[in-house]
Amino acid sequence: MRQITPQLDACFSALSDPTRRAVIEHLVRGPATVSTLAAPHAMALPTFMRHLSVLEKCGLIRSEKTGRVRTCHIDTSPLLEVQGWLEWQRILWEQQLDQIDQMALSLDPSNS
Amino acid sequence: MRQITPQLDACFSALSDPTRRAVIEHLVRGPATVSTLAAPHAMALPTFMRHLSVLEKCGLIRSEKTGRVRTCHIDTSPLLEVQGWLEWQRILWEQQLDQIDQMALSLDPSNS
DNA sequence: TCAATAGTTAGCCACATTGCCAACAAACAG
DNA sequence: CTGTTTGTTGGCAATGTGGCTAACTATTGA
Repeated sequence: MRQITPQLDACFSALSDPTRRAVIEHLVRGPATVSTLAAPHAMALPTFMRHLSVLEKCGLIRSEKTGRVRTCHIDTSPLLEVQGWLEWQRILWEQQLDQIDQMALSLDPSNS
Repeated sequence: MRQITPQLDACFSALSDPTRRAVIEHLVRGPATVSTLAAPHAMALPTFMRHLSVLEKCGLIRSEKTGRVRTCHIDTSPLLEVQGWLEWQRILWEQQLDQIDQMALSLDPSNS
């Protein structure tokens, strides 16, 4: 049940930056080139490229270069892992709430 | 539709550390004191306290001190926001897949 | 061939993060 | 009231992060 935590570490860390989340938000709508992705961000290109390499290193995006153009696309499987961790916590949390409810019920004098 | 990104930044960043995720995993099962939370982690107490304060600053946990004991409990609403962002991306991603499918269908000569 | 385009590499700087220890404060327990 | 438990504060060191510029490579269009 335990997840590969370094992967989760890297994904959460990658997603903690608004620039990188914006890249993800762009790429869920379809692939794009580096300069297209970079355009909305007021930032030098090498800086932006580093963000992309962070995303690529943790598996959230992949890219191929054809000619002088590099095209990036999303890989959703790490996102699903992150979702999985969150969902698991939510389930445990709700189980715990249920237990509290049942305990309250069993202690409630108005309960038969 | 745009979320308060600093909140998301802070939550993703907080969750990128395995110690802090372990604290969350502990607290979804119920409240706990600082020393109980710290026990499994081979780390000096001030260091561990800093992890707790990171979690508290971004709203993922809250705590009250009674006597000399501080008890922590989880607040799930920031977790739900994070889940919301991820879910939103997943939906957009699937919409895009559907569009590709439909385009493929409309171009397929075996389609009426 | 030559200039513009699209990335890439290298190196620098400022600041944040994560660990430590030492010293302190406040609340029980006896 | 004295010692132990349970945090808490402050300061230090190492490392990581995110920004920059300058200089470079490789492709493409004219």
